[in-house]
Amino acid sequence: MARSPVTDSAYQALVQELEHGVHAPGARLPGERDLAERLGVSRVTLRVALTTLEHEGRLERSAQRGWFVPRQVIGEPPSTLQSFTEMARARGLTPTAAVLVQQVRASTLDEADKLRIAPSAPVIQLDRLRGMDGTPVCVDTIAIVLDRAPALADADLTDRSLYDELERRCGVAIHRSAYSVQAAAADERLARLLGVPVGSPVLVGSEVAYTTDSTPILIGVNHYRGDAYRFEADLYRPTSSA
Amino acid sequence: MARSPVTDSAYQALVQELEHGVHAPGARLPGERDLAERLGVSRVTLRVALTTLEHEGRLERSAQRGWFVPRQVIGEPPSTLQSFTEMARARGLTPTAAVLVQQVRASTLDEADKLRIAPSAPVIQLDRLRGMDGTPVCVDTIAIVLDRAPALADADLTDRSLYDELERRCGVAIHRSAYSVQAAAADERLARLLGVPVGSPVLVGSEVAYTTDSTPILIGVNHYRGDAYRFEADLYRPTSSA
DNA sequence: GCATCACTGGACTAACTGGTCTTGAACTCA
DNA sequence: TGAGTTCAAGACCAGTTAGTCCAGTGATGC
Repeated sequence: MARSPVTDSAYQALVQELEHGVHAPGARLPGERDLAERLGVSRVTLRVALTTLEHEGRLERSAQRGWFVPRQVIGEPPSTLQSFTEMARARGLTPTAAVLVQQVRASTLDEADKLRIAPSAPVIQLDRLRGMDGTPVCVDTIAIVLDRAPALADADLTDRSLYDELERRCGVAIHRSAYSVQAAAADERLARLLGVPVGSPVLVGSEVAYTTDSTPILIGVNHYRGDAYRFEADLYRPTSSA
Repeated sequence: MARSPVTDSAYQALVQELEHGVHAPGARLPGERDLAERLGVSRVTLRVALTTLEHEGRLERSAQRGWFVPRQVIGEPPSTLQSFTEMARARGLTPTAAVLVQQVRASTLDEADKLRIAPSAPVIQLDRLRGMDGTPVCVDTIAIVLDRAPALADADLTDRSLYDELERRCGVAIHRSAYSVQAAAADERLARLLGVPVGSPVLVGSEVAYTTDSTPILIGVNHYRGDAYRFEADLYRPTSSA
């Protein structure tokens, strides 16, 4: 991969050292100046070789600190809020979304409370059947505060990511979601939509999503096929406190 | 807000912990020297990150005493890792735990992988039936790395909090847990233990728990009655910087 | 009430790091 | 010959580190 002969020899020498375990995983390499001298090349040349190794994932750079040998056990997946669409794409599947209901209606007392709006203030009701690669996986029931996302009232949300559209059309970015999940049995309607027997286990996720400034923007309930979805999160234990 | 990469990573790590409620409001953070070591940065760098957080009002400094989390937090309680015992007590119920199985055995390949130990290295297998106020609620199946908690091999864990005993007897504090939940149907054994019909929905939680230094210490699978448990978490959406 | 002592953040230094840029020597090739 | 490329050498910069020393805090024991 290295271009010129000198660069290549430096590259090869480094590969040698790495493969022979001269540098332990996680360890810092000697400074560029030392390395360059030891390999008999200039720093510029050395850096080309190092950069190549970085692109190959065999080294990691950290500015003002040094070059590090990657640990073979890489970090744990952070607990992040992933939209259905992102989740599907991360798995290499095609997300779909069929709109079942999309209308503006008055909010219920409970919704108004959670969304911090006036009771019966208008919300967009959005029910969708979500699928991956054509297989129905989830039924979403969402209520969005109309005032905070007016452009969504009559947008076509078929096969689209709600989070994306929220950001693109309304400039609203979701930052945090209070999520709770529960196991339940599929009722008749749900069973029909998801294509499972009545009484099958489903994972019911309830969410209240907030923007960066902690304004609640939507509440949603997701009914996932029990065998098609797993909810993942990192939980931190508080330090012993009062 | 932090400019340089290392400072920024320290800053982000601290924000993570704060948002996840690792440090309770009003609580003192670990000393700068400890924190710096845990985050893998120097004290000077750490202090830059801490100062940024102070300017943002997310931390308060007190010279010669330490760093404190401001009390005025208004938002919803963050999602924290709560042991079954803590959860029950928070609800004013009495937690119970009947030991079904407690033995040392060789780890499976999968377990060894997740726990970062040698395959067939010894683990403590611990199965318990958890209840609240006498009602069975959950069946726990846990594998603990024997080497990291030897005192637990023959401890009596009836009606006791595993997390507490881990800390008290082994000096091992759980700091983070990678949790995943899904819905399933109760098989015959589970149904009998939980006192529900076969096929009832159960919430299956799988956990890998880590200590402060990111060493995995145990993996556990919890089977909750679907109608008796709800899993709650706050999810954060990664800042759309990258 | 007092002295002690471990620990805390505060402040500062010297050395080192990679990032960037400039200059010039050595070489290749039309 | 002359243009273009490769590489070496060096200087400078801002970020980072390890270390030292200090003064204030708070718990302990007398």
